[in-house]
Amino acid sequence: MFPPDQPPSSPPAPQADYLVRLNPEQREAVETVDGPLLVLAGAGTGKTRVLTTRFAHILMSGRAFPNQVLAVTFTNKAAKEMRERVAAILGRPAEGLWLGTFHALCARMLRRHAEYVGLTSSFTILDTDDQMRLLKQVMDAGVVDMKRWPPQGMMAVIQRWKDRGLTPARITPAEDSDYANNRARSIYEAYQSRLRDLNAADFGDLMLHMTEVLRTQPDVLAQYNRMFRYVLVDEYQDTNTVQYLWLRLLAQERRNICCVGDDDQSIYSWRGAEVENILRFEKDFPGAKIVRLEANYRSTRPILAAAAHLIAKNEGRLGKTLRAGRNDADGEKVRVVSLWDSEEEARTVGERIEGAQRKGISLGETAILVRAGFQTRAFEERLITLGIPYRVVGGLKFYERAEVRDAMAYMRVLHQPSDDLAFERIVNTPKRGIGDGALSAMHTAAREQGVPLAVAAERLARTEVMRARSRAAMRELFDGFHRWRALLGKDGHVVAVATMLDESGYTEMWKQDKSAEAPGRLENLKELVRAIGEFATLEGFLEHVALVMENDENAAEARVSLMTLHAAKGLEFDLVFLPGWEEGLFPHQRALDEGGTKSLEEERRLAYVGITRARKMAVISHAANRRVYGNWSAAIPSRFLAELPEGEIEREGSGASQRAAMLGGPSVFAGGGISSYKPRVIEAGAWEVKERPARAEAMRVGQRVFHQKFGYGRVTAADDNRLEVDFEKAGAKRVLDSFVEKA
DNA sequence: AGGTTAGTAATTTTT
DNA sequence: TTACTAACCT
Repeated sequence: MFPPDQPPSSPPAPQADYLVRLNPEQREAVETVDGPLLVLAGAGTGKTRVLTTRFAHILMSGRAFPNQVLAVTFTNKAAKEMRERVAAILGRPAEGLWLGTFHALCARMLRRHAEYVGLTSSFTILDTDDQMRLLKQVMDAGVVDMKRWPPQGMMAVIQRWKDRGLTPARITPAEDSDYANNRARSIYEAYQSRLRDLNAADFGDLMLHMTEVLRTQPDVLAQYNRMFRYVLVDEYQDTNTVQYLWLRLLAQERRNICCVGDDDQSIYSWRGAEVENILRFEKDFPGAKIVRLEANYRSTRPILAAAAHLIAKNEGRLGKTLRAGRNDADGEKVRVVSLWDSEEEARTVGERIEGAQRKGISLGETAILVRAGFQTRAFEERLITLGIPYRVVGGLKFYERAEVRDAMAYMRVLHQPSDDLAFERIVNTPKRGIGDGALSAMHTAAREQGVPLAVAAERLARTEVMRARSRAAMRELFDGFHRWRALLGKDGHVVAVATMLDESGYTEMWKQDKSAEAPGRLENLKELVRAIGEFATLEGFLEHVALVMENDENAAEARVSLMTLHAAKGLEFDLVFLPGWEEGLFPHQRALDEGGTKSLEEERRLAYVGITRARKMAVISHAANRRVYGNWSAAIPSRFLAELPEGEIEREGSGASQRAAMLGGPSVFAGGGISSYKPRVIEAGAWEVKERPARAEAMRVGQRVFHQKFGYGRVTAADDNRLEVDFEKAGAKRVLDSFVEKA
């Protein structure tokens, strides 16, 4: 289970040509191998290069075997990239590495020590849907008024506790929450005990349980301490308390821990991340060395200057100054564009994208980064109208789609019949006539007999208790599962799953569905079955999906990327649009209301992250009027606009709003934030008032039409005012005739 | 059991 | 405005 203590004794003398390509500070970060090291890596300073080179260097200098290095990232993407780049330096596939996300590594460890926390090694990892359903069950059983105390709130409390490494037993009265009349802790306790009954762990548990094992089992800890000679950590500023504890335990003996991060890019405090972890590093690891990477190889000088000037307004930074590392760093000033309303903003962005495209900037190197998800819609509509291809990053991911989750639940039941939550999900999908009544009967039986839900259900289905119709359907389902399980051994997991999805009636359900999304869903199911084939076993596939909720997009066509600022961290583009810089939206009202200065500073870091995504050009904009939930509101320019260095930016746009942008911030207005605004007052002359499409004549089949969101299409069916339209870009949709006009 | 309708709430989301 | 949920009807 554990590798030998001794590292390879006489390694071949490495030709360290990989070191030559580093600048002095990077090289120092790579070559300071022993003892604690903090690498403060500003945006675009070659952080990943340092991390991967350091990893390779440790191996090539013979300091450790591949399996004696622990390398931790936050995202699967980062882990994958590191693995590939280490392999590239080594010149061979990097195998047997402890390289992965916090959660994947914890899952791997926890499977070996699950018994210490009351699980078996085959525990299932729950997705967010499962978690919520389980918590609701627990709260329901505890007679909590879920109207007054929404389960989401309770879930947030539980997750924060888990982020802090607090098992129910470790919560002191002082740390208890007053949620649901001081019952938070007991609900948490009940939830954890239900998870244990189900032999399941949620995401937070992977970290929490493994840390608990290390805390309470000295022999296990000693094994890992002996094994891991070096520890590498990416994005250290985003670690939460339990991750910090886990790292400290694993690195405590040899103290060869290298954390790479950037306090200026800490934007996940609301998810439990503690910037303090990085700010405190020297205290935690006395004698730690700190290396700063400040040479930026990504952006032009004005972009860097704007970002640096902005972030300098934050207090309590470790302090870093980005300097342009490129020889060709001169570039255009950062644009700050003032606009009348959000529609003009979308139009302007669209036009500028087209203009830039003509100048040779690829759509694939263009991004629109927004503060909140709903903002993407206005841009989507505009891009559709202009026929510019785009992709929304971070929307519903492949594995989060309902049909994929359903299919996954079928597979989970197939693999492990005791997976109650998965069974509950599919027992009546497609409809088998199982309602609340039948379901609660199953639950009661399962509890009384002490067997999994599926077993109890099958017993019920074979007796007379259940209604005849549902009984027949249930029996068919269980006969199916027996058949498919036999198939699993005989024809392999791909055939078994494909057969299961067909014979259970699941694919048929979507074939019968007449909605516009149904064909896409069937496509997704096909894609899912194809993906299973890439794994040797069904089990392996399930583990992968539980931990890797990512979709490998076929990025063949160059598309404009639309995403939130959070989703953009770690990415870079030639041309970046940063719209919606308005008080209340960015910085967001919620951050202003709830977290005071700390939150405001995090918003500022978000702005910093946004600007530093740009290689050649950044266009920041704000609108004077914005539609919020259907009605228009007046908006004040973001205070961040006033924090940009005048010399490095160029202001454009209409007079009044521009002046306001220069003053910046809410200080000149009483109250601040988005105030109420009368929707119909539109300044004469400036903007043509759009006419409502006349409802005069009915649309006929075959009519070519235009839709604000979906663009151009042709009517394929018409039923009074309901139309079915086959859109050129967006596919078949059902729309009301009042939303389209004749083209 | 299942579909319909009224009411309500609405950042950010690496795993 | 939309999307989701919880009562409500058939």
